[in-house]
Amino acid sequence: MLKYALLGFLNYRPLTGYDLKRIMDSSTTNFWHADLSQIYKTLKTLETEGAIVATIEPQSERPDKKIYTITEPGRSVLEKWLGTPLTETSPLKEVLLLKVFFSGGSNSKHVLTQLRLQRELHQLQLSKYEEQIPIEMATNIELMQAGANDVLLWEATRRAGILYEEMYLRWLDETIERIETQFQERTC
Amino acid sequence: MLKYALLGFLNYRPLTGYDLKRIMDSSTTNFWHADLSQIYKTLKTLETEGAIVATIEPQSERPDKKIYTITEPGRSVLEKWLGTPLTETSPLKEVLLLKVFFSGGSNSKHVLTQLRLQRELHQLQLSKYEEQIPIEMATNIELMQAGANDVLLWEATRRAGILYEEMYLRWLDETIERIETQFQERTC
DNA sequence: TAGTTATATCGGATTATTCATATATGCATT
DNA sequence: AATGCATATATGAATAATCCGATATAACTA
Repeated sequence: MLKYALLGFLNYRPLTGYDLKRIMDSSTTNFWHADLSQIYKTLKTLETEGAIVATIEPQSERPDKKIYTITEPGRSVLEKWLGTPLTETSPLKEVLLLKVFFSGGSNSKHVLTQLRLQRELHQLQLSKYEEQIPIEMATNIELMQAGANDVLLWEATRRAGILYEEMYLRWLDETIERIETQFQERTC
Repeated sequence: MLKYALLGFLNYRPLTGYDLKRIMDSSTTNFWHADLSQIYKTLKTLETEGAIVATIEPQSERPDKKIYTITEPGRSVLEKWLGTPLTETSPLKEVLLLKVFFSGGSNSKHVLTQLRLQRELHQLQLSKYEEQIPIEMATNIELMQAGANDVLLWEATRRAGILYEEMYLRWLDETIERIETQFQERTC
């Protein structure tokens, strides 16, 4: 899947692996993130597949830059992926829910600690969406020379993040309260 | 992470790999799922680590059953994991959002198709939560001999799924509408 | 009688993820 | 002056997850 993300970015302009990491960190991280070494590996695969080509720009002081450009075959790979509808929903992997699920026996008190901590983290995440991201997005708009369509869709993904965090906080509050009242009943 | 899920189930009672798959499919799938071969591989790792032991139950007609039982070291591995709070939120991987993000250029019409299809899928998912899962949960409660604490927490994870699906549907409706109006403005 | 579902386990190949390493600059802090 | 930390750039190794399928057999269904 990462390969399509990389092609998606390279479809706007040529970039290095390092660039891609930075741009992902300021745009798609909240619904798709990747490690640097993973990006480099995927770029190598894409190169051998002929979807991108590398130009080496020698630098005296730093490691040489490898600038990747999307090819015509690469463009059609991307187009094909974009045009193929998903027949399933993206599966979730939520560690917190796993923990909650298995905390019935012994660790009933620990759950509350965990939930309260996650509440803080999600609160933080939500405020990030509201402050930091618009600025980053402005940078990206310039960098990628985005049009009205791009901006609309990018905003839609940001909105998804906000709704997700709000939903999560609501669930946390609800759950914390329920657990607290059950515990009070128990000790009475 | 899967190893903790498996330990979590085996903490209730001894089970085979096949059992584990079925129980996961009727309880944690929506926030943690795994493939059968992955389960078998993880069980093997857990066995070499000494967290579980296998008893082979010969069967004449079928392949022999390998029943796994959690050990004392295994129990403390699980306890330790449950007691260690998460310092981060679980990262999301949402393919649909990736597609939306990169559909600005050419495929602006395809996006709507994709969003409408996902709407159907999530609608289905939501109705599953409301009908099927309570029955499955009742089976699990019996099977795992769950107490009041277990049930409360299991319900909490189910509730998370419902809220998630409702949120997703709201986002889809909102986004579909926004894109539609932008397209109408464009063609006028 | 052919096809599907259920029971039961495992191997191999491919991808993904995390952690560590290399190298060189500049900036801030002690 | 020395130390550490952030920036810039890339790669390797180890572990984890996923996908695809092989192997058995029995029972049910079309």
